[in-house]
Amino acid sequence: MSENYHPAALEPAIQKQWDEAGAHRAERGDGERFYCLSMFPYPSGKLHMGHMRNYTICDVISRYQMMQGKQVLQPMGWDAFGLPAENAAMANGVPPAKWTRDNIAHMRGQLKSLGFAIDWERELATCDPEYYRWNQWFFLKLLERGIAYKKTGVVNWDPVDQTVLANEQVVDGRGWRTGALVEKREIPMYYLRITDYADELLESLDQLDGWPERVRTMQANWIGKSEGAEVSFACGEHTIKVFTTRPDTLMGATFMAVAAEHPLAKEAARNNPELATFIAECQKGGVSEADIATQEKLGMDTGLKAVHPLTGDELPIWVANYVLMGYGEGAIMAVPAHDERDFEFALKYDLPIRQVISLPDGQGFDDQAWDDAYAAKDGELVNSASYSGLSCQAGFDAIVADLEKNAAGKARVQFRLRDWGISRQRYWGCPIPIIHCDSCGDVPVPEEDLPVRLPEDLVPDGSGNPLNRCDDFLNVPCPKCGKPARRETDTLDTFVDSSWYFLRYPCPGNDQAMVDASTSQWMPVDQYIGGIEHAILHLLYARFWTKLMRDEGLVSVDEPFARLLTQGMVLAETYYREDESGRRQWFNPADVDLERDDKGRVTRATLRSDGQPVEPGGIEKMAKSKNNGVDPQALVDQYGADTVRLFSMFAAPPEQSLEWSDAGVEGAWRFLRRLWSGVSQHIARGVSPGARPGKLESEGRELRRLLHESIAKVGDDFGRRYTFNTAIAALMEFSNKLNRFEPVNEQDHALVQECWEGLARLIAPVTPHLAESLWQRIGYSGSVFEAGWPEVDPAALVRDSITVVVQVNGKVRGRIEAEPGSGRDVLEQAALAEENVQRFVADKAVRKVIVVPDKLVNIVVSG
RNA sequence: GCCGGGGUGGCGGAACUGGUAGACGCGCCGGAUUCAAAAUCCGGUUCUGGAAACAGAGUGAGGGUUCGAUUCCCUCCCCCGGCACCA
Repeated sequence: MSENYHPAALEPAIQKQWDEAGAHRAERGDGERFYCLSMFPYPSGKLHMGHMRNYTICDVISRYQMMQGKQVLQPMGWDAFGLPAENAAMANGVPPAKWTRDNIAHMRGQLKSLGFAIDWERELATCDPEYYRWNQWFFLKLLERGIAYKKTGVVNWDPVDQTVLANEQVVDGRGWRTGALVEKREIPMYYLRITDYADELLESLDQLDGWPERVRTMQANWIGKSEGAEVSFACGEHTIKVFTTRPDTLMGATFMAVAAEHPLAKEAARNNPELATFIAECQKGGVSEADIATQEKLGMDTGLKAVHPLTGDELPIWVANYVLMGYGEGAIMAVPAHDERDFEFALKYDLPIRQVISLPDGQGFDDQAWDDAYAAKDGELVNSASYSGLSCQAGFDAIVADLEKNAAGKARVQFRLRDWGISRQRYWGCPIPIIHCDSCGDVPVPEEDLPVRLPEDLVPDGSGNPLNRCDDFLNVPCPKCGKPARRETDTLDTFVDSSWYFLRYPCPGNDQAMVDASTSQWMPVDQYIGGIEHAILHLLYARFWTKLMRDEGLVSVDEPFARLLTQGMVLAETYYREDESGRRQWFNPADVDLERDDKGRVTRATLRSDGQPVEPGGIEKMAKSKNNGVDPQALVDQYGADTVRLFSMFAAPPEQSLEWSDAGVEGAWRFLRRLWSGVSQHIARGVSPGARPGKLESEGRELRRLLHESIAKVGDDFGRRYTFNTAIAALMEFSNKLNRFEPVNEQDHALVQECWEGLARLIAPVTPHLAESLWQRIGYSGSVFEAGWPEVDPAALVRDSITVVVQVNGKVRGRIEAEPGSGRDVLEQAALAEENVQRFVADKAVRKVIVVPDKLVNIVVSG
């Protein structure tokens, strides 16, 4: 083996050894199973730093578990359907299928060069008919069960391109390509009744104690269970139903508001042109919740009146753009005194505000200025006829009881969660297996005709779905009556693809069933790792889909992911220049030179190519738009995979965002080179595999203690805490000490051998190639991963003396050395005797002494 | 707008259960080595004062609880993620 560290030669050689030994096959030996999964990538072209980080975390955990003797399944696949392939097709005329498959081939090669312990025999891509046929098969099952159904939904419509736009394709209310003002349009779509599972999805969050609390909270809020009442208001021969969480405020309702899409609004508009214009106005703009929530609240009186079910009063009915058709009943009773949005609306349109809940003593109700206290449930009912004097809860119950008596309402639970719309008016996705027949209606494709294959040679041009112009795909005889019929051209939401891929990895080749017994053997996933941006949608849909498959008898688990780690984003500095029109041109950090002052502060940034200054634009998520992406491949080519892996694990804990730094990569590289040369020195003195020291001098004892402390610390960080940065810091600290240790006798030499054996094994999950090679260099022929995780020798951890901090009034004034386990009195006496401590205690009265054994003494003095 | 998270030296971060703030790394400063440079090695590095010992200040801002707060509580500011058709 060469004298210097040459990862470019070393890493492929080690990878070859692993491949030949089948080292990464999941089914190996008879250990406990451990399913370690990362969110599969969208094949966008090449690997970016976010992928690199995600898969390194997954690999570190996988390899650590392998060293614990487990059978580890670490699979990889491709979330291969989706919008970017269509955009690429529009840009360069290449069919999405070809673009996608080329990208997969390239990215697979990149992943392999990083040395991940992936079982490649299980690879899958969602654009393969062998995969998506099961989407279609299961969709038809759901249709039979009534979980899938059809209704209309609202989409973004580009009137120029005559096409449906994704939310991200709507920029400032306009289509991204045409610049046309976007409209809302209602179209028929398939939905899944996720709301039927809302209660279970909420309840079982409690069991997910391996999930970050914040993700569970976000999901709970998203599902948004609220207990309230539905109330019916008569309006002529119609009834308007509303849902309210505050029936206790019913006596304060002063008007009604309905969504622009509400049937009553449409009816009222028929002979009211002004209202029709207003409703049309409400159709402008995008459909995203953020757009709707931030737009100005607008409304118009319909002229219709609703009858208050308890008082008989007439309330005006308004159309308001802040009422959502998709939530509750698409109509609300407005109680401006106790709801902030209603208050704002009432103030704007001069509608009455009637306080019905009392405020804390001394606070008056100001009907010109909102205060959050108005929405509280702490007061009692006032101005509420016979209900006055009741608490909010009692008022709630009494009013609901009276509504039930009058058949004008009842208690009801409402979820914020809406049913999942799964139809997409897109080409590059899984075809929905339905045939439209003029005589038979919507007919499911018979199971034996699955999969409905997506033609792979089409090129979208931005004006709608090209499947609509593809006769070979469209024309098909009706399966029921045989007459000419037409295929559904909508495809499935790509969230469907990603909702069950982890169930397929255990049985990738099975062409008889969606999943089989091996899926049950591996499920649930022991550790799932992916970006925090998926905290709600993907994770909720995957949980839902798992429950659907459970109820179909296909899997036995209730929840798919036992433990979840949400990694932060990868960021980098941005640099730009502004031209005269104020437009910014962005420069890649790799092309920028920095000057610093003598404190290391950056004083000037210049572009390398012309030496002229550029402006720092702050630290941002790596993105094409800011040109601040750092290509992992370039770094792997320069430093090797282990260095890049090491730095990406060292720079930040996994849950936090990680700021990329080329200088930091340099530091990781230096560390690995020191390891290499340190081992070279040791080898020069002769190796003795398995040797352990006998009696050591104090320096040796200290080094050995640090070794065993490091084994405990690093094991805890890898296995429990998942703070790889602190594990690596501990390994750096230990290796610094080891490199400085000068062995003077046989015992010392055996100690150094023990240290290198430990270090090679401890660092193996992070830098597997280097570790494997160190292991071989210090005298072993097998794999370091088969050697397993080292054991802590408790005898090595014993200390003769420890440092105890002495504080006076909470400030550190000195340190004393003490035997571990020293009693209060001993520590207190020694503390008071300390020279600097005496200066601060002097003649003052000691009021109290706090002793934390083996740690700290705090002397509280007066004056 | 709503939901969730974050803010610690020049920089990335550490401090795990309320107990030494700044581990480890980067950068910077000084030294060794070198004809010279790179690389490497050694030492220093929160700020202020001081030759030093040491003292004072200090974890986004303000307040509180405590012998003791980066950690717990309240108010505020700023940054980031998600908001159902980006994945």
